[in-house]
Amino acid sequence: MKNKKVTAMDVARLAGVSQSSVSRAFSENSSISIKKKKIILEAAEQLGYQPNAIARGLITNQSRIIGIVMRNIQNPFFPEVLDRFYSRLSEKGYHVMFINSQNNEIQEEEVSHLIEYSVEGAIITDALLTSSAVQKFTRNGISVVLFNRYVNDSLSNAVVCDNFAAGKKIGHYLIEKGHENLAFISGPVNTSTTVDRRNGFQSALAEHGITSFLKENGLYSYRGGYIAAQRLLEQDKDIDAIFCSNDISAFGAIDYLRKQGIRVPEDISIIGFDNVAMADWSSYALTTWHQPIDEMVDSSIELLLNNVNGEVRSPEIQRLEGHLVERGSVMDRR
Amino acid sequence: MKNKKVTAMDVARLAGVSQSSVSRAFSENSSISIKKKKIILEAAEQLGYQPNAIARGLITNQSRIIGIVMRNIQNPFFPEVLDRFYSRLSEKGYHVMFINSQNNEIQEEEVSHLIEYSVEGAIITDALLTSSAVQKFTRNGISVVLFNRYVNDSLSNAVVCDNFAAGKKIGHYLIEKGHENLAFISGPVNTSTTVDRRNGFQSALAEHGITSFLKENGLYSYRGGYIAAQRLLEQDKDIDAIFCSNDISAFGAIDYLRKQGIRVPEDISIIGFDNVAMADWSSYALTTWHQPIDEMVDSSIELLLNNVNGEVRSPEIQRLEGHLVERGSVMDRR
DNA sequence: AACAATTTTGCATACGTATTCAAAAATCAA
DNA sequence: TTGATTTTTGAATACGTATGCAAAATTGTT
Repeated sequence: MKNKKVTAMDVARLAGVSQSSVSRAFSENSSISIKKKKIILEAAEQLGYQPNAIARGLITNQSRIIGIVMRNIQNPFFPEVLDRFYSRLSEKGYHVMFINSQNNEIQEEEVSHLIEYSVEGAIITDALLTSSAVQKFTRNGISVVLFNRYVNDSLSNAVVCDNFAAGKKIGHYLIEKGHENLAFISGPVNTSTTVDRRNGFQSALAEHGITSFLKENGLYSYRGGYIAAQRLLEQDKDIDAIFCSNDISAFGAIDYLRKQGIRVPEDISIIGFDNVAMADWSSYALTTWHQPIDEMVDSSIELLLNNVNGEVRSPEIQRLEGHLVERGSVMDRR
Repeated sequence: MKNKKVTAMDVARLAGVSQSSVSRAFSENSSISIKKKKIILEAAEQLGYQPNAIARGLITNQSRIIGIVMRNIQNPFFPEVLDRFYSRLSEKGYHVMFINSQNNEIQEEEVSHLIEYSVEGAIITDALLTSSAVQKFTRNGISVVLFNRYVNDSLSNAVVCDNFAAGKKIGHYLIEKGHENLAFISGPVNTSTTVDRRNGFQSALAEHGITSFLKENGLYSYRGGYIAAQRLLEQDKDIDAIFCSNDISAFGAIDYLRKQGIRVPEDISIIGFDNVAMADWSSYALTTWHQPIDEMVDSSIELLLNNVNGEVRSPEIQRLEGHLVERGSVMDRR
C-alpha cells in the first residue's frame, strides 16, 4: 500500500507552526527565528519530509533544471563534457535533464520537452538550432548556449574552441616538422568544427605555398577515419601527414595504416583533435590538439546563467584557445 | 522584457471554451468533441502554448521523469548504457534526469534530489544503495533498480550480466586454448562484478586442478590495468593468459605488455569483459565477453515500471547471459 | 511603563493543470 | 414529439509550495 506523501502541512502540525513557517525553514534568506527553525527541521527529519520541487517550481517558476542535449554520447569526448557540465551545474544547485539527440538540428519534440519542464537553460552540444527552435526558447524565456558548434545567424550564444587558429597552428606544426604532402580527414561537411579546422589548416599551408591538399570525410568516427585513410592512400601514396579533425577518426586512420604495414609516424604522421583519454594510451600515443573543455564548460554556464532571466542580449560566440599535445604520432622529419 | 507565459487559460479564451476543455484536448482518452479539439489545438498553435509539465506533475503526481544515477561516465561502457536507457525510456514517454555519481554508494543528497523531483523511478548504475536510501525511496513510492551491480540484502531489484557463468566460461575457454598459467585482473574488490567474475573463473580453473592464480586490482581503469599487468609480470614471468574483468583495464594491460616487448597474444593472451566499441579496433582486436546491454536495459526498465506504483514485491536479481566475442588477443596454443 | 521600531509569523492567495461532478447538449428510440 | 440515454462541457476544486501583507510578538529607547 502506497504511503501517504508527507507534506509541509504535516510538518507544520507536528511542529506547531504554520505551513508558511515550514517553507521558510527550508529556504535561505527567510525571516524565521532560530528556535522555531530548529523545531521545524527536527519535525521534518522525524516525518521524513522532503520538499516537493515540482510544487516549488510551479510557484517560483524556477525548475532548477538545465537541459543538456547531447549527440554522439559514445564519442569519448562527450562523456567528458557531460561529466564537467554535471559537476559545475550541481555545484550551482542545478539538476540535469539529459536528452540524447540523433540529428544535426535539435528536433521540435526535444524543444517541446525542454519547454514543458520549464528548464532554466539548455546546453546544445554538437547540434544546431532551427530559427523556429530559437523562437520557441526565446518566447519561453529559456536561455540556450550551443557548445562546440555555432552558426553565423546571430541568434544563438555559442562557445567553441578556436578551431580556425588551432587548424592553422596544426598546419604550421606539421610543416615545421618537415612534412610536405599533407592531407585532411574531416568530420561531417558544413559543420562549423569541420569548416573552421580545415580553413585554418588551409590558411597555414597557403602561407607555405601549398595550395591544395587531399580531403576525405571521416564522419568523426573510427570507421569513418579508417575508410577515409584508405581513400586518401588510394589517391596518393606519398602522403606524409594526415590531420584528422577529431581523435576518434585519427584512431581509425592509424589502424588502417597499420593494417597496411604503414608505420605511424615513421611513414605517415597522424595528428588528431580533442585529446580524449585514449589519445594518451601507448598503443596510439596520439599527438593531438587539446580542447579546453573546462574553460568551455565554464564559459557556457556563465553565458547560460547570465541569460536565464530571459534578457535579450546580442548573441555572442566565444572562441577559446586550446593547445598542442605532442606524443608519438607525428614524426620530426627535419 | 520577458514574455508572459501562455497558459491553458489563454488558449481557452481564444478558442471560446473552458480551461478544462483545453486540458482535455491535450490528453489522451479524454471526452471531447472532434470539432472542439481541432479549434483548441489551432488556438494553441497560434499562441505557442506548451502544456506545463510541472503543473501537470503536481496534479497527477506523475513527473514522467526517470532518474539515472551513473558512475564512471568516461568508461565507454556507460555511455552505451546511457544511450540505450535513453532510447527505451523516451519511447515510453519518460524523460531522464541524469546524476553523475562519484561514490560506491549513492549519496543522501542524490537520493534527496530524486525524491524532490518525484521521479517515477531510478536506475542506479555501478553503485549501491544504503539501507537508509532504500527506505527513503520506498517511503516515497519510488521504484529503484540496480544496473550491473547487486547486493544480497534482498532489498533492491537488480539486473546484471550472469558474471559467474561468464567467468567460468572464460576460464574453460582459456584452458581449452592451451593456457596453463593464468592470472586475473579485477575491478575494485568486493564489488559484485569483480567477485562473481573471479569466482566463476576460479570455479573453472578448479575443475582443471588449478587451485590458485595471481590476482591484481586493475580498478576497472586503463592505468589500473597497466599497473596490474606490471605487478603480475613482476610476480611471475611465465603467465600465459590474463583475464581482465573489464575491457578498459584489458587495454591498459595490453599496452603495458607491448611496452615490454611482450607480444599479445603470442606471448601472453588477454581477454576482457564488456565488449565496448574499441574492443573491435584493430590495434586491440580484443577477445572479450559481450555484456547483453540491450536485454539488461529492457529488463531493468520492465522491472522498474512494474514497480512504479510502489507495490511492495520481493526484490529480485535478474542475471542475463552474455557471450564470448573472439578477436585476436587470445592465442590458440593447442 | 509607554511608545516606537523591528522582527516574526500566519492567513490568504496564486501558480497551471487534471479531474470530479453535475449541468447542458446531443443523440436515439418509441 | 417526447422521453430516455449518452456524451460533452464548464465550474469548482485540489495538488504543495512560496510569498505578500498585515497582525502579533519582540526588542529597544525614553
